[in-house]
Amino acid sequence: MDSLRIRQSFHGFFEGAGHRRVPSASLIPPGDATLLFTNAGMVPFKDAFLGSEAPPAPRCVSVQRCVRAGGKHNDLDRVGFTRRHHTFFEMMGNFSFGDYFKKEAIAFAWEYLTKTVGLSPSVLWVTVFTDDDEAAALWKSVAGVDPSRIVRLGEKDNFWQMGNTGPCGPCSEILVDQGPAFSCGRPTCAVGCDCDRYLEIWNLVFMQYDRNDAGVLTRLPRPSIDTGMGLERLASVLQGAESNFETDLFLPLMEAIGKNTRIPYGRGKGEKDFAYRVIADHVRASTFLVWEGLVPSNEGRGYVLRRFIRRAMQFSLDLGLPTPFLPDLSRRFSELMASPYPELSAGMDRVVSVLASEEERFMKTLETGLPLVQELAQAAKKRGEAVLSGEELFWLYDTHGIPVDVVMDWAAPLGVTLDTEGFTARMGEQKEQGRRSWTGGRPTFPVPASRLSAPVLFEGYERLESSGRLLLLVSGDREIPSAREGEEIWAVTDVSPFYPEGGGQVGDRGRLVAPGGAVEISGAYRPYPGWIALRGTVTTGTVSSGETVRLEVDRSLRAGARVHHTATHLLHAALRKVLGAHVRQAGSLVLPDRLRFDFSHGEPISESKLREIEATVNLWIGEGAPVGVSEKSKAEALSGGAMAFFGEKYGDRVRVVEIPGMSVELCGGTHAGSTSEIGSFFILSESGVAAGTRRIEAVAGASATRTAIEWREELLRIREELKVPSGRILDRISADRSERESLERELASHKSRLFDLETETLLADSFEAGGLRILVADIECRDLADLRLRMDILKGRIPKGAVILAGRSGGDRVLLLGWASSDLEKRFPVNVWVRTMAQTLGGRGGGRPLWAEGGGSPPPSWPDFLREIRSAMRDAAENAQGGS
RNA sequence: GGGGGGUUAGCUCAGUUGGGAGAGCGUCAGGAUCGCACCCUGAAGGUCAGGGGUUCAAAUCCCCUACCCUCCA
Repeated sequence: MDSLRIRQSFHGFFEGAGHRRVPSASLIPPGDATLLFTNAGMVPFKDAFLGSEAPPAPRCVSVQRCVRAGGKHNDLDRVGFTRRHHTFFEMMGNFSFGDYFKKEAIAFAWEYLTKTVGLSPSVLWVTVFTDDDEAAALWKSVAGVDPSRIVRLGEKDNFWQMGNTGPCGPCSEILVDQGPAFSCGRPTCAVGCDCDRYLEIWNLVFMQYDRNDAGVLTRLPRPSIDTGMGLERLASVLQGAESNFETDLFLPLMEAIGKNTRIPYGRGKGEKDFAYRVIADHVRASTFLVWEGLVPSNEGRGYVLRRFIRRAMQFSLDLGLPTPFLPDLSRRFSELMASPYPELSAGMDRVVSVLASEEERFMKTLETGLPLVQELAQAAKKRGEAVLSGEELFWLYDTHGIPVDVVMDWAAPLGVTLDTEGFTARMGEQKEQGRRSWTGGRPTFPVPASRLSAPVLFEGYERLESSGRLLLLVSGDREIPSAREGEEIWAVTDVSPFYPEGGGQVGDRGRLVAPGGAVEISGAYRPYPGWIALRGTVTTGTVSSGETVRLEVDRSLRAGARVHHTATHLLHAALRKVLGAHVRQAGSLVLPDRLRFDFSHGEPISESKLREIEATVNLWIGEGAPVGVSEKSKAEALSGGAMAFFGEKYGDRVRVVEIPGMSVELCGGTHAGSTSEIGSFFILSESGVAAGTRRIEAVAGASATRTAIEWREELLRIREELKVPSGRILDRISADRSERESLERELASHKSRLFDLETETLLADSFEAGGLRILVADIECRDLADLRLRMDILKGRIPKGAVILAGRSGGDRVLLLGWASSDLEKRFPVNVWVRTMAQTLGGRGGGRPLWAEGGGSPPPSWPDFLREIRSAMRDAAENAQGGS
């Protein structure tokens, strides 16, 4: 049975049993900072299991794409070296939200495996949690499993929990006995063994408890079911494959890789097969992640993606794969997935370009690395060591991104070996340091989500003022009954016109007025789905929980946010129109006075394109198109061409913001009623924010007007300063500049003539001592550069001797410059004299024997000062000669 | 969030205990050539990322900020 038919049969089987089929959600979990990627089939249903959100239906079935890497369960290094580990996989699951429970779940699973896909009961085993007699009995009565094939395992294997608190329960796994050939051969090999003989294929979670802060379990009134079966594993069993990689999901990729290498894939037996597996696995993960809008970067999810790509490339070196190879493989993979994921093909141009650019970047990294390694190798051999130290290897990897395996390949021909142990030790330190500095993500809200029995009713689309009941006050890390003037608090009401920060739009500010006091609201947030928490400071009196309060949103700030949000949609549409459909939103910030929009695009945008984009938005504003908001089913919205981005959930009803003929987007934000309300729109800047992502900052509405006024004011001041009519400013500036240039040239030529003349006067002041010509003089001089010009001339006139010039700038500073001819380095080092002079002048100085500089304050009398110095230098010169 | 490295001419980069901002390529002008690439001569082009500090003197040393590369969480 091929993988496509497995997916179909799974969907079909559970649809036939009354389940709603839900499409795979995004790999990037929406609004969940604690989770790097969707790593299990139940992730999109997390809020439904927690009870903070309604499930799409009481019974659901999905085939969810998942990525597992980074975080707690980091299997990245094992992928490719085992038969079963993947970074990307598909999880098939059926779910019950307080509908059916153990009995049905067991019946469904058994029937699907034994009837639908035809596995023989004789190869199946099941495990249950130690004291779950109920499940054990059901396996016997419902499925007819022989009690000797029902194994009880402990908490580690058969108890599941989402987090430290919340829903949890025992689970039960179905295993396939693949036969002795797959066994590790140990006499103890049995169900529960790590090896491949007893392969766990399906995990049924019986969510029947709620665990509270103290760890106490209470029975849930309506227990739920969450199951998960890896598509790759089932495919491998049904196709009689030796590993997940020998299935129709992977073999075409192996073939595509093999076409360009000399070392063929040996179906798990070949010497370099692990490289094939790593590459194929990582291509699958990277393709989907990039397709979902993720871009390689040096932090968070983007970094994990980068590691997939670079790791694949590293293994490609083992196979001698010619680069670039990722684009072709990624395309091949998208063809394989075209049937289950028809939407994939539309984004593949972008995926390929992102992968190609990361591949190119890493090649560049490696190129810069080779000379570094050569240099280190040479230095090591010079020391007679012929070993690259752990510290050096760490530096190469940590600072320059050169993996040790790559260094290893280069090192052999250079005749050096590597201290890999030292490297591993140093790497361990780095990891430890990273862990220590981990602060635990963003601060969590002090009260649990279960504190609220119903979601806060958001009224902010319709009105900016309303009244509601104050349900909850929080100060510091605990809930309080009331708050006094000056206290900083969180307030939660049953109804709220305040828009909570989300979808890029900043939260509203405003006021909360209670019978005996008022709170200045500085922001509104959404700590949990369905919540609106107001952050503020009590400005007068006292407010108490339970009171009825007036809620007033700051109108002008909200108005600013509205026009900037609508302008953002127009900007997005204009970017797609001018630059192309590859433009996808990558981040957005909507503030009352400006907006910032990040999007996927490979290169800087030319000035003329920017003007075109800006003009397009302004044209649309001028058309005064109505902004329509409607609620639709998600399918309806998407088929109507709405732009959807990662970060969306299964939620059945979605809010669609449509500007006819211009833009359709799913959006929860607040918008202008008509594009004409935006007034005008100016792009302030365009810049790069990461490889493949550009950022535009812009202003609209009142902010745009204010910006235009500022520009005009500045222009007026320039006009006034230059005293020219408008339109002549540039002419004037260029005329001024060429005039300045010609004056500078003239000045330079005058100076040089002046210095020539001056030279004669100065030389007349010089004297001869001990065979040296010595000159010490003070001159009027603005800066060091002028002193140097004079010195250059004097140098040409004195074949053997020394010169010290003291430049008087007219102020309270004196500059000193000293020079000695090249044979005097030992005999008459001028830096000593400059230092002495500078010290006498209350400053300091020094330099090299033949060239020195210094500074200080003017002496009380120049003639006295110079006389003393000259006489000291004369003595020194004569003595030095006598001594030599 | 924590480390390491970086930011100097349009581009690629050098700049060694702090002491006169450079090279190659590119651009422009002139020369040479039937012509082109090459070649020869010359010129333009710099807030040494930004800010603060130390110093007589900072591209250089110290601190802060921004951005880029890279590793870890």
